[in-house]
Amino acid sequence: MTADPLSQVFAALADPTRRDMVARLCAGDATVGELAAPYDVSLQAVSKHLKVLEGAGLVTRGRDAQRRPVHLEAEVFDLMTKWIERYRREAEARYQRLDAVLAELNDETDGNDRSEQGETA
Amino acid sequence: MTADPLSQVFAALADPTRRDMVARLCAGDATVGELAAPYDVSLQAVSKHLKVLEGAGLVTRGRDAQRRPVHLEAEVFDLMTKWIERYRREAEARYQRLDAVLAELNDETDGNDRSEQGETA
DNA sequence: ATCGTGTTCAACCGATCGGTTGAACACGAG
DNA sequence: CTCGTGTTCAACCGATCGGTTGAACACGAT
Repeated sequence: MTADPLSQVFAALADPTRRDMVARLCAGDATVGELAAPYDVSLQAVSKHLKVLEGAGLVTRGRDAQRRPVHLEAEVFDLMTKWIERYRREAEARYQRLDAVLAELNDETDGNDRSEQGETA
Repeated sequence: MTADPLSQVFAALADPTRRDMVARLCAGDATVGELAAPYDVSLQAVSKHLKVLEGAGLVTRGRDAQRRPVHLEAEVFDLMTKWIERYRREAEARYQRLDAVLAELNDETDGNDRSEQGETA
């Protein structure tokens, strides 16, 4: 049930409604009712979505009388960004290395290429 | 069936096995068999995972005799990065604005609501 | 033509997902 | 206290997911 954090964040954002909620929470905190307004679904459904976002650490809930204002947490984004950037850069680097290799094949002078790659489980 | 691209990418990466495949594909193209080796699951399961990644545009398949080498596409990462960065920055900006707001504190008028929303399928 | 390897298709299974409805809880207002 | 609003819990439903197995297809080698 408790999936790894990265999976939870990705899964949470895999839903358009949830992504839109995050987008709107950027403008400021909101209550369940306020968040639910635009999406003709039940409040319970929105509450469930929030639980997913909360589980992923993307939002936190406050307390204001009987209201539970929802607050966006920017921190968790970094987790994703780190993962993405790491592999995107590597992939791009490899891609560019390809040009170098091709150029080298053309020149056919000498070989001083060190291709390293990191593998982490 | 055809969800929006962003949802597909996020969903594809929400699975640890699929994320690991992407990580390993950074080192270079691979066949289904090679990819499957570390994960004691059936080749068919890996093939399914690949189909999800392909559907999300994260990988493409080549052709080499009876083999179908898998190639990582770095481009799609940008789609995510853009989305993430946009809202992360906004959220952080808002967070820092909080100090200013607290200092000012009595004239909180709202004015701008920048939230794009599209499909509410 | 036959065999073997690599890959995919198809049907099925249990678990989870996004949604519903109905009842309950929390708490301020009258 | 009672009422009303905001929110959550619980049970249920159809669809999708990640996995399986078994059969089929694609193509090189013999």
